[in-house]
Amino acid sequence: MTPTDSELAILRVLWQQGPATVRAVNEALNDPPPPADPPERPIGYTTTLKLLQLMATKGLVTRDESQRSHIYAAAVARERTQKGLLRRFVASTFGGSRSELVLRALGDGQATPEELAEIKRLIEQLERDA
Amino acid sequence: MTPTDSELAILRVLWQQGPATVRAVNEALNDPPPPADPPERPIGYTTTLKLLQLMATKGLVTRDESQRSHIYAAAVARERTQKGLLRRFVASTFGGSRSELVLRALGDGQATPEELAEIKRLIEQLERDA
DNA sequence: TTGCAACTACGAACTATTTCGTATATATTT
DNA sequence: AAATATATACGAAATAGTTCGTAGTTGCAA
Repeated sequence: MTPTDSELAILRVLWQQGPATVRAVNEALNDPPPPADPPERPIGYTTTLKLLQLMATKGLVTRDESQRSHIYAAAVARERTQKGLLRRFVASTFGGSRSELVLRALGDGQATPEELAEIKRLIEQLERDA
Repeated sequence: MTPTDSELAILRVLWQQGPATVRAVNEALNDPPPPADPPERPIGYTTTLKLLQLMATKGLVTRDESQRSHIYAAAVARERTQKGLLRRFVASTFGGSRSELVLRALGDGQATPEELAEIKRLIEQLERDA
C-alpha cells in the first residue's frame, strides 16, 4: 500500500515522533521543524483526524483506542515505504534508470562535500560486497 | 510549471521522439518500447488529444497548426523538468535530504557494478571541481 | 457527389484526494 | 449541575486529474 502525499506527511510525523494523538500530529503538520515549511493555510484538526481514520482502514497506521484520545502509530516501515515511492518515481520520471536519478540528484552542484563523501563511502561498501 | 503524471508520460514521448502528431503520441503511449509496460487499458485517442490541448494552454508543449494534423513539441526542457520533480519528491519523501535519497536508491543491492562505477566517477568529478 | 476516414474542439462524467462542518459523546471546569 | 473544552464519526463539498463521447470539419476515395 503506497501512501498519498498527505498520508505521507502524516507518516513522516509518526516515524519521527513515534505514536501520537491526532492533536499532536496536527500540530506537527502545522508547525514543522525547519527546514520544512509550514502549509500556507493551517490544516484543520478534523482534516487530520479524517486522514488518520482513513489511513487506519487502509492499514497504514494502527490505532490504540484504550484512551479517549486515540493513539495512532505508523504501521508501515519507513524504509520499505520510501523504497516503494522511489521505485514509482524513478519509473515515471527517469524511465526506471536509477543511475539517471542519481546523476540528476548530484549533478547540479548543490551537493555538499560531506554528502559526496558519504555516498562515495556507500558505493565502495557496495563494491566490496559484490 | 510542473507536469502531472499523465503529462509527464507525454513529455517523455516528445523528448524521446521529437515533435509529433497526436496519433503518434497516442500510439507511443499504448505501445511503449521495453522496459516500460503498456497501460492496462489502452489510452483513447481523444484522451491524448485533450491532454495535449491542456498542456498547450499550460505552456508545457507548443503546437504547430499549419497542417491539418497539428504537431506538438515539448516546450519545457527535460533536465529542468526532472530537476523540479526531483526536488519535490525529495522534499516530500526524504525531508529534503538528497543523500538519503541516493542511499535508498543504491542501497538495495540492485545496482549493477557499471552503475556504481559511473556514479563514483561522477562524484570524483564533482569533488575535483569543488 | 456521396460516403468514409481522420482530425479538432470541448462539455461533462468519473475518479481520487483533501477538506471541513456538524452531530454527538465524554471529560473538565466553574 | 451547568457550561465549556475536547474527542470521535462521518457525510458531503471542494479540488485536481483523467477519460471519453459527441459534434462538427476537412480531406480523400469510390
